[in-house]
Amino acid sequence: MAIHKKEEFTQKEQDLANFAKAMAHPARIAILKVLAQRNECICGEIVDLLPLAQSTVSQHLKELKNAGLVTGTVDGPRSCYCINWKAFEKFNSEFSFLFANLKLKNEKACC
Amino acid sequence: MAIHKKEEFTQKEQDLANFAKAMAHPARIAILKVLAQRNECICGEIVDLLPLAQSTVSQHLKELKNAGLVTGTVDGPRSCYCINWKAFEKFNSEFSFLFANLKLKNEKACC
DNA sequence: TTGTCTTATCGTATATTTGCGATATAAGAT
DNA sequence: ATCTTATATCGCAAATATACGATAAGACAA
Repeated sequence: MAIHKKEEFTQKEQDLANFAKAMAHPARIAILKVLAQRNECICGEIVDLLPLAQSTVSQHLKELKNAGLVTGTVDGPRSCYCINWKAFEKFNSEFSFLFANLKLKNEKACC
Repeated sequence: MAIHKKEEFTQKEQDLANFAKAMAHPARIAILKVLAQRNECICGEIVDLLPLAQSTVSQHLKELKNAGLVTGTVDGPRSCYCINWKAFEKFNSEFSFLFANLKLKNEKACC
């Protein structure tokens, strides 16, 4: 890839793509699921629930954090993560805005 | 990466991740936007609207098709793409199912 | 047939992601 | 101070993704 051209698209397109990228791995989906099911901070535990090494899980958490999908605080020797619902709502609304003008003609499959 | 471990997660997790991966590039978001705005088959045109080479656009379309997000038919010397709304609805419902049990306590941000 | 137009595929270069072990860091316990 | 525990970060290897030019394939026109 000589140059990547991602920056040639609109900011909203890039934002949506970044959000999607953060969700584009089953491990991260699984992590979000765990965080979602218990609506509270989770410190360790996640590593035990996934078939991945601790360093790998930490990396996935970092990506989710960078994407803004989870928040995290350091609490002594432990870290504490939970879902950033605001970000999910923002994504949801942008997503539906993107396709807003077609919900009506939803059934018109042409090919 | 010695081995990828994606297959160690549940099918739903993999499906959601694959859907997200298909949307994880601004070019593909832009393509979907074009397909969505005109609710009909689009043949060429897409290449003209994107800052990418024809072969690159074709590749992105292929990925969207593989992910099931668009359908395509060959129509003589042209190809015809449009959005697969069914797939989007399926994703939407799985996505909201994933987070269903938290909509209530949405505001409980703990960290 | 030959040329033209449109789209797909191939080959290749480079960038990014994924994963792990090893190591660092930071707080609390002994 | 030293040990333990929990988590983050570094460094590396392998896999994937991104992008493009060149080329192939397929339909139609001349």
